[in-house]
Amino acid sequence: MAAPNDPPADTAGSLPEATVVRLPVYFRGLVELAEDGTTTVSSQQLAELAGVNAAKVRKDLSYLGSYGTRGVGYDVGFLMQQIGRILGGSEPAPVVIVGAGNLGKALSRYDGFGASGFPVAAIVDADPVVVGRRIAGVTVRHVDELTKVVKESCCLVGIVATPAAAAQSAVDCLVAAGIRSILNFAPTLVTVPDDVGLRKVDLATELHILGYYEHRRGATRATG
Amino acid sequence: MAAPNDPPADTAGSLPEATVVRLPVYFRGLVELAEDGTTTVSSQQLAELAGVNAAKVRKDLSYLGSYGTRGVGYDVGFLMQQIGRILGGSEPAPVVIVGAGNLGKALSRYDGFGASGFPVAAIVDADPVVVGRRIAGVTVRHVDELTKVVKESCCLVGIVATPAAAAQSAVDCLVAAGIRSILNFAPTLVTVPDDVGLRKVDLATELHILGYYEHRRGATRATG
DNA sequence: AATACCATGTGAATGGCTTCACGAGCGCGT
DNA sequence: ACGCGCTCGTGAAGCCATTCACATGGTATT
Repeated sequence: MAAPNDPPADTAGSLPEATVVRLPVYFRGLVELAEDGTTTVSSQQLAELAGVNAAKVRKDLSYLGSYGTRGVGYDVGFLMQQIGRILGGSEPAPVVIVGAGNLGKALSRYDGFGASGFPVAAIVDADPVVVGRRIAGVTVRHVDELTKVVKESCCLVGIVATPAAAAQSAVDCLVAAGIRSILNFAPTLVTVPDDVGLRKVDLATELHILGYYEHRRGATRATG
Repeated sequence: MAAPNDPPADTAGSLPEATVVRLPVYFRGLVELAEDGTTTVSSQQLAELAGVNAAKVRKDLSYLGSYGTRGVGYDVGFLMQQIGRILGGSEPAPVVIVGAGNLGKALSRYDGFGASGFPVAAIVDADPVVVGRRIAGVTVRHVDELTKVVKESCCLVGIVATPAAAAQSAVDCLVAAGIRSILNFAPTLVTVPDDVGLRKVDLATELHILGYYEHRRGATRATG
């Protein structure tokens, strides 16, 4: 266990995965509070905003350092700043979307990425027919130019929105182009080198999981 | 612990959450195998398709019942059928999308939902300006008509694609309309009654998590 | 029929996360 | 200055999930 006041640079390297996943949620809650002009927040209040319990908030935040004040709570601005820094700083991180099919176009037009600090800076596709078309103000380039495109737009994150069959190839291209953070929307397993971050968003899986619980409720109600 | 051959109806009510999340992934792997004409699969093979290890596959499948054959493996078709049934059957489950803004339009046009057995049967929005417009062959209706729309189209799943501020209200409308499975894309916490299933897909959070690991790699490389 | 072989099914051990419960420290009122 | 009340920080306990390791039981072969 790290001492209470270890500098963040030391502790930031070893946050539990479960904590990392919650940090963005806390961050969002803190932004809300800041917009309301709130300057101090207790673990209880933040827990309610994040949908978890207060003990978990305190444990999570304790991994970052002893940033709270006993008897008072946490300073909203300071905590926001600390979490923001841990999550990669406040610099916008341009993203490149691979795949301009239905899902790729869809994601490109979604302005939530930009609002969260991840502007869509480039779109590439393998199909010559769509190359050159403009989507949400961005011209689609050919995937063969990916490395150049990434350099030009300083892309730091890649989003894979291809069909499943093309996903691994898309990931390989992104890695070759120097991208080290990839978000995969394609419904298939892809692999990356150890030094590349990979997360997946699997819409069909989410719906199937809901289907399980719905089905279970029906069965439970019927049988007992 | 349930006996090895308990009928699925009994065991299906108590699958560990972690197992439920992996079932759709196994299912997808089984579909691939079936398309290739493979009739038998070992836990090792299925593990590779799903990106987990073989012990986990066997443990997960053991919760469903003793469906494997020692010395041989699992029957692809039979296992697919069993998991399919547990995940809610093979009947398509129409979904209604609430919110026809950027994200809502984006999701409506994504054909992956339909391909997975969740056709977009209806779209509603609160803004009279977009009501009546057609998106991907579906006419946008007003959210006030949600209950009627849900009945007409036999919607079983609701997708929330509104701005954060409107998300709770959208969820409440869905619940009032009888929807018991909700997938929330809005970047905010929403609550539902106990008998309603809720999952969230939080794109900004995913990107922030990637940001953490990218930031960490940089810091780690620099300091040690 | 008997033996060798193979992959499942599953107790037991391990590890990580969550929750509990309370000591420690801070601000405030007297 | 002092005590009271509030909230953080954190060991300890409990819970869930993962992993290990092997007995079990089935197939194929001789």
